[in-house]
Amino acid sequence: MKTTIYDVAREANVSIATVSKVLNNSGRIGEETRGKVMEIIKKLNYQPNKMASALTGKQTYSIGLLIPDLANPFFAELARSIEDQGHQLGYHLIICSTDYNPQKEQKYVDLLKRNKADGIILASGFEQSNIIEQLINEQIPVAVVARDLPIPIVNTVSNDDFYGGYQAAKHLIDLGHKKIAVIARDVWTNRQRLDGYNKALSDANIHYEFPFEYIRESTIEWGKEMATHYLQSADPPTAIFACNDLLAIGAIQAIKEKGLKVPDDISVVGFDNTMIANIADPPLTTIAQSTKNMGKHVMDLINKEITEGITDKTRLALLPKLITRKSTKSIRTLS
Amino acid sequence: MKTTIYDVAREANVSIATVSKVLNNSGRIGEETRGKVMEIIKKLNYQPNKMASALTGKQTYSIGLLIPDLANPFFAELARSIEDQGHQLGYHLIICSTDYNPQKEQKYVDLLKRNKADGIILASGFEQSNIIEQLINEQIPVAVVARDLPIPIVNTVSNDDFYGGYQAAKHLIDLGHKKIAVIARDVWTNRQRLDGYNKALSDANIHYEFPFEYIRESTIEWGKEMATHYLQSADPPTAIFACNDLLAIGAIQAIKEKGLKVPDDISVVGFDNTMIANIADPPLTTIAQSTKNMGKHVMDLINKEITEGITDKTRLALLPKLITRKSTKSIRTLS
DNA sequence: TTGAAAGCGTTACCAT
DNA sequence: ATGGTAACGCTTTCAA
Repeated sequence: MKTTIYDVAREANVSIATVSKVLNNSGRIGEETRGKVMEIIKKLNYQPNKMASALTGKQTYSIGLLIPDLANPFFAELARSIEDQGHQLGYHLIICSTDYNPQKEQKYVDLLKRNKADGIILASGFEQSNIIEQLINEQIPVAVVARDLPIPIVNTVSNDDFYGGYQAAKHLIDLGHKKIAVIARDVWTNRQRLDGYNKALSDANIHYEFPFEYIRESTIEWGKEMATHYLQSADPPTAIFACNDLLAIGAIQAIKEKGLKVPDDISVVGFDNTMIANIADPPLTTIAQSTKNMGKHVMDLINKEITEGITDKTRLALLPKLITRKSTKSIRTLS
Repeated sequence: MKTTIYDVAREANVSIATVSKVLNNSGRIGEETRGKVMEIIKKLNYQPNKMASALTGKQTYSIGLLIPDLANPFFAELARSIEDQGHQLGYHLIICSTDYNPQKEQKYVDLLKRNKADGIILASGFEQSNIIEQLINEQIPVAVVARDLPIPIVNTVSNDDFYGGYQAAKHLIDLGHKKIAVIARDVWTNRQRLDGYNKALSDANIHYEFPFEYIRESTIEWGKEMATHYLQSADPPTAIFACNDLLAIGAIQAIKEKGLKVPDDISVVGFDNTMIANIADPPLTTIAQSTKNMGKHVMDLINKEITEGITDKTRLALLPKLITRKSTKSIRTLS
């Protein structure tokens, strides 16, 4: 049936210990023996049972990835880059979409514990969830990505959201805008972005009080709704900073429906630089987070913790980059 | 350290056999004992080691999912729906992006074998790859999704691509178009769609010979390039049927750059109805594949094969649906 | 350089 | 109704 280490050993006239050694090239093995064993392995197309080796205390080489939603382009891209770097290092990914639901988070964390994942990468996580402390207590390597944490108790790779918000606002200010509205959902990253935005405004001595309120979900629909709301206000903005590309697209739709043009009448800046930024019409000026780099770094960090044990935590904030496309323009001056 | 079944047994003053039985509620266990054991399990927050139980011949409850690219919205949506149904049934997913690369495919299949995945779902696969036969030989449950196979040797859930192509063409024909170009990459599904398209044309007695050639990749860029090419031809089309949404968006961009308008001058139909169809400007008329249903069905099928053993293969072709948005319009008549 | 045997955490069979 | 124990496939220590 399934070929095991015993089959190989028998066929090669050696003990299973020897086979194990050539498999892991540990211990000292004669060239000749090694050759023979290798040959039989090839011949039998033997695939060592990882369950068994994991049982003896070796790694499982599986990493759990908790993300809010695999169907969200940003997270899909991020997952892809983590996957790639993981495979590079010999790991495979068990991906779980949590929908920002703490119950699901806990359920999946338990699943990953039972399956002895070598580590867990959190790209999701409720604000108040105690998942992280729990994992740390149980000495399970964790890393957080795309979501900065106020507390440096785990390895973290995130975007410098403050700087991202700053850049977005700065770009618009440089174009002459003073009335810049914001669309955002109330999560940690967005609060950082808002801080950056506020800093840029105050640096430029601008005081625009728009009727800001957080939205419930980061979808096109909410972007549209909120933008519509802003446009109807007494003192409407000349620019909108949306905290992700989806929201920005919703805003553009709202503006168009109102009979106005982007960027001629109103400028829009998004965030993330997902594929859809290119698809939007006009193509979206946005703040690019490098999912590639984030994925690579977070995988490297968790791998380090897995192989070298608990070490000092590093906290990496990648600098986002303004990508200027066609949705922003200097403010219309009286002509 | 890690709490095992022994810890639970000791704490509860029973044997590990008993603990095992309450865990799997197999055998006969007294109510009282069961209660006590359960209590200890809770108290110790015991998570059974799945590696160990897999080793004894039980399922691993992991399913491998091979897809071309997790960062592609269509596949990300599909993966998400498979994930959901999988979790429903107690499985978790090991996702591997193959980039349509046969070497990676083989590498990941080996990985999944070593990790004793209960089954493998193929959403990817080279035309000539022998992966499927290989898996069948080794009695590993396989299912294929989003990619019809000419041979009914495995469970398959796919889109009725012929019908999809037919509908797309029919829709355009009904709008009065006769010169309908196609943009497609040369893969099985697209050949089916082309057949459907041809059928619709011949049913309507239309004979439009456009300078068709397959493209290399299904990206916006290729869509744009091919559309540009068509537009420059001597007898340009009045409508374009692109075999996925990305290509359609590329086509729209090309048309706009040429100074023409969609749908006034040229109509465009896409395929997939991914999120981006809604984002396009104008919103894309497209053929919807239900990733939700596909995911659910394929997961159900593989689960059936895993639990009930090899059975008759079923081959499900889901009917795609035309979603009419704003990128198509009846052909301009001389006024 | 090689092999025997203990052990990893479960499950399942057979006793009791 | 409960417990003892072999077996699962591998790694690793210790002897030879």
